[in-house]
Amino acid sequence: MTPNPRQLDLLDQVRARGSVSLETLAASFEVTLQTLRRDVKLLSEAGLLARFHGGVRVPGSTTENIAYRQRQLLNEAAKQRIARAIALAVPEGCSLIINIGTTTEAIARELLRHKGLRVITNNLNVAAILSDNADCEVIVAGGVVRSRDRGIVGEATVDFIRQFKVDIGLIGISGIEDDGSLRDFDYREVRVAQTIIERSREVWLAADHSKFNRPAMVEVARLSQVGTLFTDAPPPSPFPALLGEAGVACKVAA
Amino acid sequence: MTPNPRQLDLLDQVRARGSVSLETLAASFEVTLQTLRRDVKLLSEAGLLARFHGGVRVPGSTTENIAYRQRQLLNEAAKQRIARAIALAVPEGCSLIINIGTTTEAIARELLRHKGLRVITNNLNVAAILSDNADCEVIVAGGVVRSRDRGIVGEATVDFIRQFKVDIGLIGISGIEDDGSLRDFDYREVRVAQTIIERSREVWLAADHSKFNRPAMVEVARLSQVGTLFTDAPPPSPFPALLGEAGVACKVAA
DNA sequence: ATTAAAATGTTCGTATCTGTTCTTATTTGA
DNA sequence: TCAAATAAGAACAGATACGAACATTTTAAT
Repeated sequence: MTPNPRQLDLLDQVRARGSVSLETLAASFEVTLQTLRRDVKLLSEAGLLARFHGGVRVPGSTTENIAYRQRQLLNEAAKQRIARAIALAVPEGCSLIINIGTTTEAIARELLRHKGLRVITNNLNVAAILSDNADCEVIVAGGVVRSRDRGIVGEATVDFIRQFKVDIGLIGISGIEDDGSLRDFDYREVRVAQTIIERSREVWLAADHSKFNRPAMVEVARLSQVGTLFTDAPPPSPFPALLGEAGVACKVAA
Repeated sequence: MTPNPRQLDLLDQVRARGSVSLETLAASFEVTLQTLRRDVKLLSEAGLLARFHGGVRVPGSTTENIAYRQRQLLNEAAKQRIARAIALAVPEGCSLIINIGTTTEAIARELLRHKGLRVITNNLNVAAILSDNADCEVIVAGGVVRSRDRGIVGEATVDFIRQFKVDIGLIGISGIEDDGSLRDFDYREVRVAQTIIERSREVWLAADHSKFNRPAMVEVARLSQVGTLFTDAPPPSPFPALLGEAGVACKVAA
């Protein structure tokens, strides 16, 4: 994208004033609202502006944070059902690695009453939630904190996790494609997820129904590396066949 | 959903004042209560606010360690003054290590508007607070999470921190004794604090007046290892002399 | 000069936001 | 415990903002 002078001016104005109404901007550039909306659409899709009903604002982590919290609410009931099913299947006293994701945070909440767990995570929220469980040893991986979702990623994180070997690796992902690949958006998080898979005797995948056929850029792993898939609705075709071939057990939470 | 400026303002007001009634907020924004309730509903569902009958307050997990929260309120004004003084002294764009403690959390809050910081911490709360600053690289040390205060301690933490060397090490402690020793209660945290001192070009100590002559078990360091002491009231005798001997600058926050 | 492509303006159906009114919960004091 | 007072929430209506489709103008290249 190459912004034109007006769009650059627009960014300046917004940055100078924090937030501006579209009306004001349209008047200041002497264009119609519709034209201005097109500019705003481009700039906000590029992440240079955050928009709200009636105007725009400089993007900030508060807004990103809210976006994440909203995502957390998406399919909340489904996530909680999956989380509960997983918590039921996790035996007391075992060791786990839990990665980034809104579903895995729900799992952490369901694990608050388990006894004698040892949990390793690269998710600050999971660590904070589980630190309330006095009978759970929480180990947080070191590394750079991503402000969007408070995930910890990077080379240092991978090295840290490599020190361990646990009973169960719990991973959440962005999408499962019909070629049997598990995918995510951020390659740094993918590196972490791969390490988790490598260091777990058993891999459990948490994915609600919206994840099937959802495209995402980077390949995390193949379905065949997964032991059990926890989901909230029977997977659509051709996934049942794929799961069968790959030897993945599938548990659908009622 | 994308939050509008009023909703962000609302968050600021609540964060600044701890808790506010809906009436007050509605009056301050000149909207009806109903509109305000809609904002509050969204923000609290996103976990950014906690509401009670008649108003809202900053969120905090109810299962959270209450003793620790109470300690956090202890000498709160003093801590905030110290925190502000330290934040003023921290130059933009520098690298820091921040350790465990309620004072250091206050410092983190005061650093939210700094630009270009690189912060390493073994405190989950500090990491969570600073991850809201989009212009700050937060690195969290790996290790075992202590549920009492969400501090990260242990051998792995020490090893992790040893990788770095930063401009300023910010440490808070439990007590300063009149033999010139800095002391704390948990030897594991002491090991971390010692490593921080070792890996910092300059050491700043944050300690409110209650810390002078307060006994604690484990020796962290000697006063002579400290560059600057930030406190809220002139230290009692014999500390002025001790500080002078040890070559420690002392800044009293008004 | 001609033409294609891009940018802008116009119109209109849809979605979102806000205030009003009324009913249902919750708190508080007797 | 009950009743009055206050807060919360649901439902509706009016105002405003949004986005899509199409028409028009401007720009750029041949």
